[in-house]
Amino acid sequence: MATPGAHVGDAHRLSEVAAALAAPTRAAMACLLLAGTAHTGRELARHVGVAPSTASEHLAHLLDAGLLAVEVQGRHRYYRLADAEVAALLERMLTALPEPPSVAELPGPRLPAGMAFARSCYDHLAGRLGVALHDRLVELDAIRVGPDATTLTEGGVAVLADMGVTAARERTRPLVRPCLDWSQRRHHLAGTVGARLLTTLLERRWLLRNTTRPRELRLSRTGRDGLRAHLGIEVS
Amino acid sequence: MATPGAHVGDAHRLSEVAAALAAPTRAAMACLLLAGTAHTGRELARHVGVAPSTASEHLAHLLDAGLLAVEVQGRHRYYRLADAEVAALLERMLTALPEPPSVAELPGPRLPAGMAFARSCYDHLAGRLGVALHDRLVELDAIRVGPDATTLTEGGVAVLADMGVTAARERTRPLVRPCLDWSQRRHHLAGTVGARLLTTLLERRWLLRNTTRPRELRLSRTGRDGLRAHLGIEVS
DNA sequence: GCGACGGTTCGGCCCGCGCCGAACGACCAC
DNA sequence: GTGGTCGTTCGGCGCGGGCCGAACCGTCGC
Repeated sequence: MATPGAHVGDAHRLSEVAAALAAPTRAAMACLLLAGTAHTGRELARHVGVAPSTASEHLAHLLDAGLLAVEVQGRHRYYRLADAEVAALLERMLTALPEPPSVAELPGPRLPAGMAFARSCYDHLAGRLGVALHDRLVELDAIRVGPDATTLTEGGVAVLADMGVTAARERTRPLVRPCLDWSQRRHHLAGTVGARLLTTLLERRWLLRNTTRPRELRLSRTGRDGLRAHLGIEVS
Repeated sequence: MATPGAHVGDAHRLSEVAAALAAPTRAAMACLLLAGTAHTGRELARHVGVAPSTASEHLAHLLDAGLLAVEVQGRHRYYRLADAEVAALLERMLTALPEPPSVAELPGPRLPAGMAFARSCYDHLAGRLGVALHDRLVELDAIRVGPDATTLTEGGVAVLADMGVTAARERTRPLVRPCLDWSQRRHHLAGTVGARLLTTLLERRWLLRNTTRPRELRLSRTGRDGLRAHLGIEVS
C-alpha cells in the first residue's frame, strides 16, 4: 500500500476540535452533556461555575467546532452533543485505547538502497528487514513490548528454535532488546536473541554479505522462502 | 444501573490532552508522528516550520500530556507517539464515529414521580417511558434518526402493526417526529405514529390515566407484560 | 583537548482568549 | 402594552502561551 502518512492538512481539523475541548470550562460542559441529555446554557453555566455570558461564548465555540447541536424551543435553547460519534470520541479521550499504526517514510537521512533494506547493526539485523522481523514477532506474540522492557514469550522460544535460533540467558545483556533503527525510525530486535538470529541467518545462507560493503546484507532465495514458511513474512 | 454520568473531575484530564493538541503546531507534529516513526526535534521543527527551540517546548508539552515518548540515542532524542492507544485516538479525532451514550439525571426541574415516569405530551407519550420507547424503537431499527428528520422503516411499520398501531400519512404533520422531553432532556416519539401509539396503549388499558392529574399515566400489569413481549422493554 | 552540532532553557514580545458586567434582543405571561 | 426571563453581543481586563533569538549543556569527531 502507498504510505498514507496523515497529510498535514489534517492537523488543522485536529487542532480545531482539540482547541474546542482545551479550555477546562468547555471540557466540563462536554462531560456534562456526555450523559446524553440536553441542557440550557444557564444550567450549564451554573454547573461549571461561570457567568451565563461566558457559557454562551463557550457553547458557541463548541457549536462551531461541530461538537454540539442546539435545539430551540420557545425562548429556551437546549444544547446537546452533536451525535453519538462525538460522545464516543469524548469517552475515548477520557480513557485510552488499542490498535497500532502503519509504517511510513518521511524524509530521514538518505541511505544506499541495499543498506536500507538490510544491514548488520553491530551484531544484529537492521534495516527494513530487521524492522519487519521485529514487527512480525510482535504480531505472533513471540516477543512482547512492554513500557520499558521487551520480553521473549514461551511461544517465541519455540518459534525461534524452529528456525535454529537458541540463546542462553547472559548476565551482561537481556535476551531481547529493542534497538531504534536510524533509517526506519522504528525498532528492530537486538539482545542475545537478536545476535543469534543474525548469525543463524548468515550460517544458513538466508542472508548474504555484500562483498564491497560488509554491513550490507542481501536476502537469498532460500532465505526469502524460509522467512515466508517460518514466519509468514512477505518481503517487499 | 446507577447513572455514571461522567464525573466532573474527568474534565480535567480531557482538557489536558485536548490542550496538548490544541496548538496547530503541536497537532501537526502529532500528525507526522502518526506514521509510527520516530523523529528528532529538529526534523519536526523543520516540517512544521518553527524554530528548534519552539519545537522543543511543544514536544515537552506533548510529553507532559503523556502523548509522546522519547528515546535518547547519543546526542539525538527520537520522539514518537507514546503507544498505539494515542495513535488510535488521533486517528479517531481526525475522522468521527459510532455508539450512543447512556441516560443520566442531573438536576433538571423537579417533577412528581408519576409524571416523570409517564405522562401525555399533547397527544403522545412522554416521560421516562416515552424516552425508553423511543430509544428501543431506534435500537430495533423501527425508526431511524437522521440529522434533521426521523423516519419510519418498513420493519417499524410491522413492529407497530403487531401492537395494533397503524397510522396513515397526513399532509399536516410527519408520521414520526422527535419531541424533546423536558424532564428527561432526551427525545421521545411524536408525530402521527406517536399519537396513535398513545391512544392504542390507552384503549388496550396498557396505560391508565391518573384520576386527579389527567396527564399522569400509569403502566398496568398487562401493559408491562405487553411491552416486554412486543418490544423487549423492561420498565424500571 | 577543541570545535561542531543537537537539544533545552531563558528572557522578552505580543496576540489570543477566558472571564466578567452591562447592554441589547427575543420570547412569554400578564 | 409592561415586566420578567433566557440568551447573546460588546467592551475591557488580565493571564497564559506561542514564537523567536541568545545563551547554555552534552555528545560526537578530530
